Amino acid sequence: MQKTFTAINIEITINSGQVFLWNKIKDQWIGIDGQDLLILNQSPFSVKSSSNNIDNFFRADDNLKKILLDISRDKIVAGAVKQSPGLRLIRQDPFQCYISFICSSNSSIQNIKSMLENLCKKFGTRKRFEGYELATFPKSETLANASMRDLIECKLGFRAKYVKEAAQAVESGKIDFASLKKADYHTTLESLKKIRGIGNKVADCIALFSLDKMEAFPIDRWTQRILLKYYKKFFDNVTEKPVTEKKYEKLHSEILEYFGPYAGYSQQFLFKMERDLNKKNWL
DNA sequence: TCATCACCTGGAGA
DNA sequence: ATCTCCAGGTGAT
Repeated sequence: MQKTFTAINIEITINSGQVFLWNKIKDQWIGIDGQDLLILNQSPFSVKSSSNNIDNFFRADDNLKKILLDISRDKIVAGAVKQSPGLRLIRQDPFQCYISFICSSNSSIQNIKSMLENLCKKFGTRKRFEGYELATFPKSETLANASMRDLIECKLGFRAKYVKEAAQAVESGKIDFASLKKADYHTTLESLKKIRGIGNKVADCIALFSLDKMEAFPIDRWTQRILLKYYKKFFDNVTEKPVTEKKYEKLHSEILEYFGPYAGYSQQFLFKMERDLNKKNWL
């Protein structure tokens, strides 16, 4: 493998808020990506997949050099890139990503992780790989047919009904990830937002982390703080108050204009930077 | 169109 | 001990 840029930093990438179902055991990271189990080693660097995953988890097909150069036009982003050059965007299993971020609403990282682990335990398939045995993420069919009681037992709370409906939408073909991957950003966002439990922020996360939409720029509490703190002069209508539906769209188009077509990468570096600055815990 | 408010759950701080 | 508040938001009114 030709080394053209800074190597991937697994720890930083896993702990950047994109994924939840990961654990560090000894020196390696074990994770669940849909029906696939992954084992990552930092040095020597290796990625082992239980099912020969053809989708590239670390997006090696991206022209990283070009992207980092492009987003580094902005000085704050440039600093964030310099601080965590090994951070990468991840290409996740779309269904898992979709359910994960529906579960993320008004919750904390630890709590989200716990909900998703419960779902795997109750509805996933046990699989052995490299001496480990763990449950994969549930299939859409399983969650679509799950009883509310079982979902509630997974501590999903008010999200239980959204998860079931979302899984049913996949089963009925209302949501088709393969087509969404090919569709443009706007179409993808609109399709996702038809599902209850998915608003702008969650839709952007799903689009960015699993559907190859690099122009997605999820605006959550943290991103909003970042915009307020460092970019007030560029985005003057940002306040502490929640971003309303209409404002979100307007703000996003301004963001795209300012940060460029790889805004999703910018967001990831900025998000990581600010979370670390506030010493927030991850997985 | 916009502002409030409730919402499961668990952990932190008063 | 008990209460309050908040956590990577969203839907209903």
